[in-house]
Amino acid sequence: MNERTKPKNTKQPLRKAAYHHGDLRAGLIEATRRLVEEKGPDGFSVSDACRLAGVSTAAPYKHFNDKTDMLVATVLEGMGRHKVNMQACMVGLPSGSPQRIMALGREYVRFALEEHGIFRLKFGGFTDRLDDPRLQEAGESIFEIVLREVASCLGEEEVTAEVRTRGFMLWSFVHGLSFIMHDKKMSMMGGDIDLDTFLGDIARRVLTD
Amino acid sequence: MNERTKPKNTKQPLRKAAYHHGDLRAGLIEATRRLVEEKGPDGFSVSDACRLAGVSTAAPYKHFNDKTDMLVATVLEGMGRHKVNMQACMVGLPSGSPQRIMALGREYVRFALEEHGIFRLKFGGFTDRLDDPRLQEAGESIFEIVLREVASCLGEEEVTAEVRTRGFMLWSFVHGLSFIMHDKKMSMMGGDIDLDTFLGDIARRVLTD
DNA sequence: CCTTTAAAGTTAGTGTATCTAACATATGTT
DNA sequence: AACATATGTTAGATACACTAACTTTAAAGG
Repeated sequence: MNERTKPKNTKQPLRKAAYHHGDLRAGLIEATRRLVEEKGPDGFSVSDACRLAGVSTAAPYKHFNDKTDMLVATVLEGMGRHKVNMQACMVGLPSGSPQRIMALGREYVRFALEEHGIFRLKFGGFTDRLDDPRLQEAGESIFEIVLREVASCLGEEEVTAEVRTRGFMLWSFVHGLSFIMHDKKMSMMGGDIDLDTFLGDIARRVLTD
Repeated sequence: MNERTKPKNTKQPLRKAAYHHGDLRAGLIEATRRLVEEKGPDGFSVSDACRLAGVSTAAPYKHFNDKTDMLVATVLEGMGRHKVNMQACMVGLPSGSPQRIMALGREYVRFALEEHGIFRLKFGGFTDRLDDPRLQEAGESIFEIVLREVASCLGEEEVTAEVRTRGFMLWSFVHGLSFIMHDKKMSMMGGDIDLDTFLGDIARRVLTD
């Protein structure tokens, strides 16, 4: 089993009890992550995060401008892990092989399902701040991992226009699949089809021709 | 141009001023729709809807259980129009032709972009109530429109397992595309590719073999 | 090592949101 | 006309986001 970056759900109290917390910023991000996962992006409150981190409700504002800023920071942390996982899931697989593409797809879906709170937070959790350059950069940086693999799989040296198109197709598909799967609508398919078969089918259709 | 169901943005005040509103339930749904479109699902407040509808902040609770119930009702109204549009967008196109599939895809994306508030509300606007049978039924009923066309396009009489798989692929793809396009990430493709070409390419890849 | 300064907490308070309770007014039935 | 019910109101309880003013701790310089 590949070692992937997990959010550590270790200790409950989440802090030491001292006037200064040590790293409250990180503590609040972790609290936010947990709560968003538990109650969803709606239903999250700064107050809850404070209770979980064991600080007063005014404390966050020394580290974040407002609630949305806190959510953005939490999304960025999640995307960081997501990126690491996307890279890690391919190690050992022969370069230029479709298996690497499939591994990426599997990992994308896994993250979307397993950390669905963060996933939803990223895509539609807040309406303002969508233009935050840190978010855009994080997204593109992950997409580039896919593009490199697609290029390599198509036998291209660089990321050509064709590579971008195919990569975009794959991303759209896997992204949509992630959303739909979570709403249990996989049952619409009859339920007898397995994810790997499905991903393989898609990779073949998009990468050939 | 096909007559499609539009949300009517006619008069500003949205009501007459009388103790009894006439149809406050519909009025609140319309107000909610507008506000969700304007400020996003986050950023929507019942109070705002009341102000827009011109009633007191307690009035909604005679028609809806709570805020989420109001949002669900608004989503259902939107999905109703979405369904009508999906059916309307195919009229005149030869039955069993891929053009009908493409029309469906175009219409799906159009709705997702043009009524992006409702779209996002449906997919991740609220964490509880995801199991509301009305939502599930509305979703399936729209998916069945797609399935019928896919069957017809593949020359099948009924909705076979194969038809479900292909339909599911198409839906995943178009759904993901809708999300990604809104975040302007279409620019990732170089920007020179047009939606119709893209949809056609996808339809071909998914429906052949 | 002591003093000063800035960082990172606190409590208290404001304004607004959701939702409930008690009350008021219209509507429709007999 | 009288009554019941549907549909609105005002007033208030509780919770949340955020700010201001104060306090404690850590860090830096002489």
